[in-house]
Amino acid sequence: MKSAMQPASPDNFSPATQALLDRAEGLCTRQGARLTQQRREILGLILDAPTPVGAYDLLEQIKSPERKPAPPTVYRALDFLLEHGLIHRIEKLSAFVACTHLLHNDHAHDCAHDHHHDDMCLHTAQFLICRSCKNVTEISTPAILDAVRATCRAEGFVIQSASVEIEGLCAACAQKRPAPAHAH
Amino acid sequence: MKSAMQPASPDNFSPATQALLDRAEGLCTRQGARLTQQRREILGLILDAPTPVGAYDLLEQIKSPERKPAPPTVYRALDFLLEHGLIHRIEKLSAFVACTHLLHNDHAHDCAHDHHHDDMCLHTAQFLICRSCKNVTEISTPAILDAVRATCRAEGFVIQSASVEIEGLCAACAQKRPAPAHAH
DNA sequence: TACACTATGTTATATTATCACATCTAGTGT
DNA sequence: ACACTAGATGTGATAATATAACATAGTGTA
Ligand SMILES: [Zn+2]
Ligand SMILES: [Zn+2]
Ligand SMILES: [Zn+2]
Ligand SMILES: [Zn+2]
Repeated sequence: MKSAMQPASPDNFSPATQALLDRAEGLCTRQGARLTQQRREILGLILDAPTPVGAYDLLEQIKSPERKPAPPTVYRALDFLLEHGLIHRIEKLSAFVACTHLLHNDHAHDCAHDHHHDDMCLHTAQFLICRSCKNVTEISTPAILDAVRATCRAEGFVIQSASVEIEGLCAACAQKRPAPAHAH
Repeated sequence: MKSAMQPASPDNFSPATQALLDRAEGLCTRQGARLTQQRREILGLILDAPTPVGAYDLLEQIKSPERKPAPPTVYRALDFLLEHGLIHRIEKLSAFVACTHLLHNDHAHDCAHDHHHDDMCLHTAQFLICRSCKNVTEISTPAILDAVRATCRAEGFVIQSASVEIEGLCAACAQKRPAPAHAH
């Protein structure tokens, strides 16, 4: 137990982020897993980032005068968070985002099923990736997932995970630039 | 000019593969692009591979006593082939497959539309990735694409590319290994 | 030929991710 | 308290994937 003292690392997250982290911790304990300080910090950084974060970005951010962690530290935390459905990896960006599902909604239970977040829900997600502002939005369209499931059923393919990554311009950016000129 | 002589590199592709390469060449010239010997060889290797191929695998394969190409050689060829819709990159595998669409079908025109392979068709694909036998199948399910388009329209998101990667067990492998006991 | 353009070669480096092994820590049972 | 165990972290090296920057060679055209 860590009384009222702050841990060694800063961990200066906003109350809102802290609330999300607490919620994530609850989900972990319910799964018999531990959201350690290290993992908590990584998840907090991902939550606070406006856009997906790369592993080495995180590595830089958790460095301090006292601690100089190496890549495995970050990757191990990321693996944990991925396995427990707290974050997703955006393949096209080699970067990570928090699962909006788990943290903002009521436990991701628009699954309609009862089974709580089994592998089917865990490893399946869909994203809109804006090439202009770099924002990534996790969407949960039943129609897409249903179409995927139907196709696989028809082929006899057993789904273990599925990801949909859609790149383009978000509504805001599409209005600003009608034609995609390459600006910087 | 090197007349009828075989090029320096072996290029020992089967007649079937050669036919596909010729077809790809036709597609390129129609687009005002050149399927050079180098690009042709890379595409041939990808076509002949039973499963997706990594860039460095290709690099090894095109090495010969005379030629020791470097990574950019391969990556430039891959970029060309990607831009012309002859291959796809499987993000989850960091590997490349030939577009079955373009080479096996009749010019990918089950798009139903008339526009011949514009960016919408070009940069959009769906794959079934078997974790057991490593086979990758490109599927073209209108239902999935339609669901994606509908979602984006609703959000005001302008699609530039979309990819769907589904991992699991193909029908053949799923039979061998009984389904992973769906505990409920 | 001279020119512009595309393609390729070459060297170095950037970026992302994992291995292997040592050490530490938290919980468990005695 | 003690030892034990499993999980978590530290550390150094390295693997795997991808690009930058600049030089050279080929290709088509005026
Ligand atoms: Zn999610
Ligand atoms: Zn945007
Ligand atoms: Zn295709
Ligand atoms: Zn299989």
